[in-house]
Amino acid sequence: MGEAHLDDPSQYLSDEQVRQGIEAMFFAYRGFTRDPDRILETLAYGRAHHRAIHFIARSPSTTVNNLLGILGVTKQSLNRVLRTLIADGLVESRVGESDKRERHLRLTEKGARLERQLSDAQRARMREAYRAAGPDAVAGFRTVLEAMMEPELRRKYQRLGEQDP
Amino acid sequence: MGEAHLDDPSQYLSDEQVRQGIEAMFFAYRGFTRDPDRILETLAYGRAHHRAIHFIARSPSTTVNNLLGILGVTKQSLNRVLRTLIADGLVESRVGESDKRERHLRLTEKGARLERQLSDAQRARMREAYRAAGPDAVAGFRTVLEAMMEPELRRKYQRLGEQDP
DNA sequence: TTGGAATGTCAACAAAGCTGACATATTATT
DNA sequence: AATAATATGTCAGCTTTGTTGACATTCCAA
Repeated sequence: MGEAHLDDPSQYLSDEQVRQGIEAMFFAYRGFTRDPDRILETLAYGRAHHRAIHFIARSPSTTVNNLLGILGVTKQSLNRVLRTLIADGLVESRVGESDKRERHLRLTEKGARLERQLSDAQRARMREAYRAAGPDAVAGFRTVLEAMMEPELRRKYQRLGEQDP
Repeated sequence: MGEAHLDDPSQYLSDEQVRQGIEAMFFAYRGFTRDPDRILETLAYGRAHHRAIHFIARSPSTTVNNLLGILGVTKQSLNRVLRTLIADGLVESRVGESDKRERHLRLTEKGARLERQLSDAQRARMREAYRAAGPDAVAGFRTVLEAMMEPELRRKYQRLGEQDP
């Protein structure tokens, strides 16, 4: 009764279907951040610290400016986070060799340990979701997410994926 | 050269593939909120207002408590948002008929207009992403997102989807 | 009639974003 | 050599949105 849309692929662009996708993003994002949030809470860090740690781990020796472009925040906001991470010995900042204005960031051993802990927790949930959904669903998931990104961020995202395959 | 993983479905659970999915969620969520954020900015509202408006529109006559369960914030935080929305004439709060402790929330005509404006903007991007990705990808997208949700939120999400198909 | 549930509100605080202004190196350009 | 532009850091102040804790009101239900 009135549920033909569930099996009718021609309806997948209907307002109702799109709206359900919007709600799915909202609810899924909560699950996405939950496990690392729990760990961060015990350390007096927040999501902003997690993001910085993640992308420094991902692109070792990245500069502050590059990180700003990926995170999409102001330098003041990022600086506050980096300052605490450096003070706590999780991140190391080195003056650039060719261009001495730049600071190159990398995780210390301690920072790498926390990164692994956060990453393991977040990946565990993701992997379980992937496993439950299967490879075809995962491919579709990635395709739709890429299509949702701003073009500029999509390029950055793709560059990250290429650098260590 | 070292890109076999791209075509090898048995690799879809590898750390690297899962990590790319994590980054895809991060970047896509920015695109997801961008268009409504732009509109809200001009009105001195934020994402919290959008979320309240969205779910009140979705479940007219919902109670404050029900909304709290969906949004996952404290009543104090929600109350601050609702107060401004009520003061600005976007939301109406009615004492419950059977249980007079409850407040039932609904959008006013003005609130419904803003909801449509926000919703249209957000759906436009989603629909374009859906269209570009195709129905199979969209099905996979939804499957993976559902698998990522906390079970309790997944139930709430599914109930929302069923109520007006 | 009393306990607990649903709601509202006050105060205080924190995380994490923002703008604007300014300082300091360093590099690039003219 | 002088000047402009870049990369970074920092200070101050503001906003949004979350948090706790305390307390009052209303009212359902045992």
